[in-house]
Formats: sequence, C-alpha cells, structure tokens
Amino acid sequence: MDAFYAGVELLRYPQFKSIALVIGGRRRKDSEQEPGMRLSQYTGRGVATTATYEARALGVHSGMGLMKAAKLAPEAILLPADFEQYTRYSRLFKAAVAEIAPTIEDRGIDEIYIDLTEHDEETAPLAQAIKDNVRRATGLSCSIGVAPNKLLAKIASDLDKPDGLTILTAADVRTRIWPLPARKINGIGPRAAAKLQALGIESIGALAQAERALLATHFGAHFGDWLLDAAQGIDERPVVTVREPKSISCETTFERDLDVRRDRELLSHVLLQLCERLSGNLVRKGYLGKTVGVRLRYEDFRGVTRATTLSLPVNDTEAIRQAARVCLKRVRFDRKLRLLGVRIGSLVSAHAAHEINSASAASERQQGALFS
DNA sequence: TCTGGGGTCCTAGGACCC
DNA sequence: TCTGGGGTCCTAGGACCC
Repeated sequence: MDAFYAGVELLRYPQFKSIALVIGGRRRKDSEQEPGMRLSQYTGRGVATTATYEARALGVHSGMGLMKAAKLAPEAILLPADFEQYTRYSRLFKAAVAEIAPTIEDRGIDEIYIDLTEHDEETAPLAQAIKDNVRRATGLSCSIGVAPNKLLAKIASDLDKPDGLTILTAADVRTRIWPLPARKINGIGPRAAAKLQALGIESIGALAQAERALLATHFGAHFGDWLLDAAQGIDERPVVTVREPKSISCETTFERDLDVRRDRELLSHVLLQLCERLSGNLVRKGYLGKTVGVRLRYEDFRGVTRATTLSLPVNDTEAIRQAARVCLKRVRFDRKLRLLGVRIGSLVSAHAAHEINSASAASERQQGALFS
C-alpha cells in the first residue's frame, strides 16, 4: 500500500490532501477538538510512522524523530496514528486481493506477497485487476511488482511508487536491478550496506560480481552466500500462507526518562499495565507462552533483555508479572530508563496448552500417589 | 530536541544429557 | 588421568523488517 496510514487518514480528512502530512506520535487526550496540528507545534519523543509523498519531498521519512521532522517541514500537518482504523483497512485490502488471488502471505499491516503461479491470465491485466479491486474496496492505491520470486517482486513493487505496476523477468535483472544500491535488497539493512560500501560495493551489480570468499570473510559463509544469491536475483522462498506467531510483546517509551528508585511506583504501575495488555493480547489471540522476558532501554539508548522460561505455559497477568519481576532482578539499574517492555515467547495455542496442563496435572497426581 | 512499537531470524556460548 | 562427539534447550544480543 502507498503511504498506507496517511492514505487512510486522508479518507477521513480530505482537507489535508496534496499537502505535506505526517502520521506519528501519541494521541493527545486533551486535543479532541480539531484534527491535525502543525508539525512545528509538536513536543515529545514520537517518530514519523508515515509521511505523504509531499512530506517525503521535504526529507521526512518514516522512523524519523518528529522533532527532527519538524525542522525539515514545520508547516506539515501532524496526525496521531490510529491503529484500529489501519487494521480495519488492512483487512479490507487483503480481502480485496483475496477475491482475485487467494494465495497470500501476510507481511504486516500494509504489505503482502501474492502467488500468481497458478493464474493463467495475462500478467498485466491480472495485476491491474488486483489494483482496481483494492481501490474499489478501500479507496486507496497500492503498488505491485510482479516477478519470478519474492525478492525481485519486492524490489519491483518499489520501482514505480505510488500507484505503480512493474513487471520484471529474470532477463531484466541486469538492466533494472543491478544498477540499484545494494540497500534495496530486502535483508540488507543499514549495517550490511555500510560494510559493503566499505568494501567498495555500492550497487547490486557490484555485489553480484563480488568474490564469494571476500563476502564469506566479512559476513560469514551463510550470509555471504545469501548476499551473492540475492544479487543474482535468486530466491527460492515459497509464499507462506499460514504462520503461527512466535512471540507477543508490549513495550512503552516513557515521556521522560525514569529513575528506578525515585519513580519506583510509576514503573511498577507501568509494568502492571504492560503485563495486563500482554495477557489481554494472548487471551484474545488464543495463546499461552512459556518464556517471559523484559526489555529495557536506558537513557543512553542502549538496551538489555532478560528472559526466564517457566515450567508451564501461562497467559494471565499475575504469572507474567511475577516472571517479569524475576527477570528485572537480574538487571543493573545504574542509569535512567527510557523504555520498558514485556515479551512472551515459546507460544502454544490455548487448545494445546490445555492438553499440556491436564497431562502435567495427571502426572502430578500420579507422583502424589507414588509418594503417599 | 535525536531515535515508536510490533515482530522475525540468526549467532554464540553455556548447561546438560547420552 | 589431560579429556569425544553428538544432541537439545536456554539466554542474550544484534540485524532487519513493516
């Protein structure tokens, strides 16, 4: 989807169309009045989750701190993110695609892979039909890349944004993919891109021609081989239509850095709230988890994680909080805290957990019998 | 006045077991 | 009596993605 959150907001507030618009920051309780304020009015620690193409032209991009964005685009309109609304539109757009092509891999709220292998229609009209149906269902535009695999499709989808449609074959890799910066490959992030640049490798084409041994030296054999494959446009990953979640987490960044001793009560309250939210999400999604962990970020932005694995999966607030406190006892609090998070992993479905728990209760009864 | 919140996957070391 | 070779599970950190 193109600038998805902003697109959804513009359906509600069409008066902000074709001006720079940034989505981000928390909803303010006090400002229920008129929607949208100037970015220059913003104070806080939020980041831009989305910027419209007008705002991007001024240098604002997602992930940028709003204070920094305000310097670049003080007159831009700022709207807080409304995730419930985005989730609704996410469902609508995925359903619209599924009406035409049902083999879909979820890649988050605004992105999917579609397997068109079994479709006999001509590619361009088929892709256009998907775009049309998404627009009909949501009023929003999307960009589609059609290619022999997911890696190339992802790059292709980005070549003609917004409202784009790009069809790529293996023969196009040299001419259309190789000139692009290596960073365009999904999986090469800022760190790997910087390391490649230090090796004199800037483009995907240069990466494709790099020595395997050189890449293995700097990135390890596994990642090195993957880099080389990716640069050649090779990718065998299937479109995965069902996936079980691995972990669920809740975290919050404080409005000001907190001192563990002075702000003890507040922190304890925040921890409780996080555990309540996490428990609620677990129950709603029908999972229990065995490994409970905490995540902290200090004022200097460095972070630590601690985790502990319980003997039985849990989903209730108190069990999560108890485990989180065990983790927190193993953390050094020598700096102020900026963020606190709680995570639960080793998930099992509520149904499976029920069976585990009754089996364990049965074996406990049996042991009781042995000792009595 | 830097830097949200929700995830996945990989690596590496240690404990522990046979 | 100077030290094998598997394997699994767990923890912690880091890179990356939307």
